[in-house]
Amino acid sequence: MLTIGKLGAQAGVKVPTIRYYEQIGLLPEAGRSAGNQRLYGRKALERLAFIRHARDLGFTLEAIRDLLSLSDNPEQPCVAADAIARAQLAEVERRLARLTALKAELERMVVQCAGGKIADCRVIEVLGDHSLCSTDHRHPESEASP
Amino acid sequence: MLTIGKLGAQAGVKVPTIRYYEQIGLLPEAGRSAGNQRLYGRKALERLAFIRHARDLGFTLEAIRDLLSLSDNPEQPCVAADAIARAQLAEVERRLARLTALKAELERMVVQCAGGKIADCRVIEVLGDHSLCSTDHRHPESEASP
DNA sequence: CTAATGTCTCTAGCAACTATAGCTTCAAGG
DNA sequence: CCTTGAAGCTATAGTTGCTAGAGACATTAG
Repeated sequence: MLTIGKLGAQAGVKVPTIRYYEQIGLLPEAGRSAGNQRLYGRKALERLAFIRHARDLGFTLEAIRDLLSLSDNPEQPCVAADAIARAQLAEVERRLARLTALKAELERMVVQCAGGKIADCRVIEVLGDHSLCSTDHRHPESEASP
Repeated sequence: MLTIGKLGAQAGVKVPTIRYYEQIGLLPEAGRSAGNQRLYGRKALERLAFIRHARDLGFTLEAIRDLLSLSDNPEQPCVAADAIARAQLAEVERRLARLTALKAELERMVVQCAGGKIADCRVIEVLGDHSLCSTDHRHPESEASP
């Protein structure tokens, strides 16, 4: 039996994250020791590793919830899982396209910056005027921050 | 003079977002009409367009705050702005690399799904076992959700 | 003049965690 | 056996960048 700390170390997931997953119902409520500490077995480790891996591949927790409920019913057909994966692939491709355009634009900005005064800075200038851009990297409904 | 709605329409930013930017100090407090409605001039429009454009390019609000304070002091040298842009470029490149790996992995998963039962589904299987992966798309601190 | 639209403030919510505070429990060393 | 320090517990609040809702006032078109 693993304590929450060992489980986290083995799966590569932080302790508070595990408790969070339990809270939102992605992990079942863990059994407790005499002193009220959570204890986990092999099944919990597998489930957590599954979640971790899917998160690494960019699946949302909602998608993971669906995938888990699929894998909990192994007799059902596989199309649903396939559809989730395909949707995720499409999303990744969209973001890839967008990031590629952003990269080109940022490179242009950075290269053109001559290192003088702010008043002449291409970075500031380009940010202030979209028409100086070569690609139309506009508003494809949000695709930003880390 | 523009009302907040017109300003938003011209800059391509939603009205609550403008109020939010004011609240967190990215935009100065707007002057008010007799009836307490915000009124904006050309400068506010330019500033908001700047923010919008930088957001489109993936800069965080913190980075934008810095860029704005730089652009408010046009006599200063340009290195700081250049550094922020380069950092953003580096970030975009990191995410691009990661997404490219994810795409390859997802394609492998999807292609191998034979459309049978969940029990044999590659999607589920691969998610449950990272060693089935070809690339090491692991934990480069978070690269997920839309 | 009224009705519709726009704006105001304030609060709460989203994802997916992360951090803090103030406890209790556990494992190891002396 | 006892103490000490790490690890665990709960509960709450914070993060980023908005978005949505409620309920009240302002403005404008017909």
